[in-house]
Amino acid sequence: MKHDRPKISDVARLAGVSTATVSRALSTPERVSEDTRAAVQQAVEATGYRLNLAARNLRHRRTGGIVALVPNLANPFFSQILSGIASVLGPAGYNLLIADTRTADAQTLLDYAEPSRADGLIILDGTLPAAALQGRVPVVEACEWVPGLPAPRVKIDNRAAAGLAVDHLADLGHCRIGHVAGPRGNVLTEARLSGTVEALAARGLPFPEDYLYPGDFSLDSGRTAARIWLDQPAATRPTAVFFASDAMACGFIGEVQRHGLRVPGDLSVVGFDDIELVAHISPPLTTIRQPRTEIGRAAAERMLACLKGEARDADTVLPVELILRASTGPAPA
Amino acid sequence: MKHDRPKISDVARLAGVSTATVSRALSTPERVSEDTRAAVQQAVEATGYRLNLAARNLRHRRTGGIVALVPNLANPFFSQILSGIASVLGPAGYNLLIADTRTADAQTLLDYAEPSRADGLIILDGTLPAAALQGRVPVVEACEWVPGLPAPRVKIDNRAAAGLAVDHLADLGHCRIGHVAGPRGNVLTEARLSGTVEALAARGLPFPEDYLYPGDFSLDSGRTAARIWLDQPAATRPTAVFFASDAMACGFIGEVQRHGLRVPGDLSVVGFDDIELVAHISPPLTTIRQPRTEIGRAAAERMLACLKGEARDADTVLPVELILRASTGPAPA
DNA sequence: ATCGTTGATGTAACCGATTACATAATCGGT
DNA sequence: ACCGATTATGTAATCGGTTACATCAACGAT
Repeated sequence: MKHDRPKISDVARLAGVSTATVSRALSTPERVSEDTRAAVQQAVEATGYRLNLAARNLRHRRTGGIVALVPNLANPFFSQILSGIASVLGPAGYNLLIADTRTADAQTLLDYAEPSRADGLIILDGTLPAAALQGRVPVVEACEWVPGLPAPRVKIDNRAAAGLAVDHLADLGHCRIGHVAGPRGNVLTEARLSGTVEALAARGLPFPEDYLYPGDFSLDSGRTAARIWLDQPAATRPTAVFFASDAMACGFIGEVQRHGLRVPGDLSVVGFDDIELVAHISPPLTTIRQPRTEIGRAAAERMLACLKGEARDADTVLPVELILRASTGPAPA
Repeated sequence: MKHDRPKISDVARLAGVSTATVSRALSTPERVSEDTRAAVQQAVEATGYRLNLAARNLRHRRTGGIVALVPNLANPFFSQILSGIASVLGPAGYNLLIADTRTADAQTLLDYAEPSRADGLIILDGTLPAAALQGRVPVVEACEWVPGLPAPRVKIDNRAAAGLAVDHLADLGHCRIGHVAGPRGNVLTEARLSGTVEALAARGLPFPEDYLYPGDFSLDSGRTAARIWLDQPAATRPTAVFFASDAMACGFIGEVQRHGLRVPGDLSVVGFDDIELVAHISPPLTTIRQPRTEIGRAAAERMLACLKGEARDADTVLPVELILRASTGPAPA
């Protein structure tokens, strides 16, 4: 009865060579003779030997893992980015470790930036403390970013994206256009809001304070915004609203429909993200598509480049697209 | 200029003790004298020493990581379970590694079951080959399960859940009840389908072949099912449909609404999962709620128990709940 | 005074690989 | 026949901790 896993020395003994030769036969086959290679190969199969990664990693001073820090793992928006990351990291021989920045305490997060924990860090949460992440392992930021942190970023042009949405609504004849923003302090919130403000100004459209509704990207905050909108006088409230997230747009639409109003008859809606489901709700949502899988992939690729030492500092900016569906229509007369 | 990370021997030298003592001071403080402990503590701070996990793990023959194998990381259903898993594993000192079983090839997946890769495996994909996962690291199955695999399972009573849905529709007076199933061969599909069949039989209701619509849990397959349903004669087709997933229910509803039919006026719909969004679509979806976060948590806890050697073999069955919303109503006269 | 305990610490083997360096064998060139 | 270059392989140090075992001092009991 054998219980111990065979180690490299077991293979070496059986093949009649040294451990060094076995190691070479496995990792740099071109450096051993044909005969030896075959003998080692056979011994490996006979013993059922499998490399111990912990040992190799210790010697190589690497871990073979990349950590992704996400603000909320349960959010489908992030899971699709993670999917993109995983699809690149796996084939490259890296493990993807995932940590939820909201369930982990500060010390734990700091530990993730340890070189003995992971070889790199992909940050999807712009609210992390920059200082804690400095000077440890390579960092790449995706989607969101930490203002003070000098790291390659993969993102979209949020300002321009907001412009697309606003222009579309203005083209439909809407003059009173509102915006439901994301959580305060979030870098995406700021970019989308200022993009909205600029686009409206460029069109000469007004943007009074009460056309800006607070939100936090969540469904519920969209519903809350709807209640505020419903309370505003119908003659002067926005006839179209641009949302910083699809989730908020859904919450909003659900609530106004429940009050008997029609989208886009009474109100046009543009979302942000193009999460899968919004193509299937009724009405199907006009929205800004972010290439989420692509963002994840690009972030992972930049991380691999960093690890190879090919650090370019420029940001990667991926294109967005306005997806026209049925939630937007001409301004009511 | 110091670039090398301090190691335990640096701390030992500074504190004037041996490395063994430093190690003990850090991991079993009660085994060293008060003075020594203080000296070591001070040396640790002075040098900025941080433990190298790879080294410790090598010695301990563990990795500190648990792998979750998910069929599709981009699916929000799974990400919420992962969130539950992460919330337990993190505080317990384990890393969560995630692998997408669809983007990874067979060999890679097999590697994940290596003890040098991870200490345990949480499986969320019932279509994996049982043989490959045998006799390596501890395994826990969550939600889905691999039929031949003897491992603790965390799941819900899918049969009973289907019964809840069917009973609800029957109670509303529906006599022609359809079912949109999941992908063929999936254990959940089978359980929900047979639960549906049983519940209908118990009520004495018919279930002809054309009341069973194929699906694969996806939005699109729900839409496809809707097209089939729309083509059936209105006089004999189901007046209510129970779906094996919320996503399919959404796809279905979107499509029939686009054809001018009303839910629940013309058709009642019950979903499965209670993903967050379905409470906000219109009409809000009546559905079976699965405690996803709880499932993840329970799976992680069972894994921790396994690792401690407290293996109980019984399955954990978590309760489901029928959430009544507005997508179901009385059968049309 | 002697001996067995107990507690604190040091020595060195160990986890399982990789790899710098040393050594031996082979070969072509003069 | 001799020498340098090249190729294949072995020896042993190394990655950075942990821990079995040995050592030693202090102490109470006989």
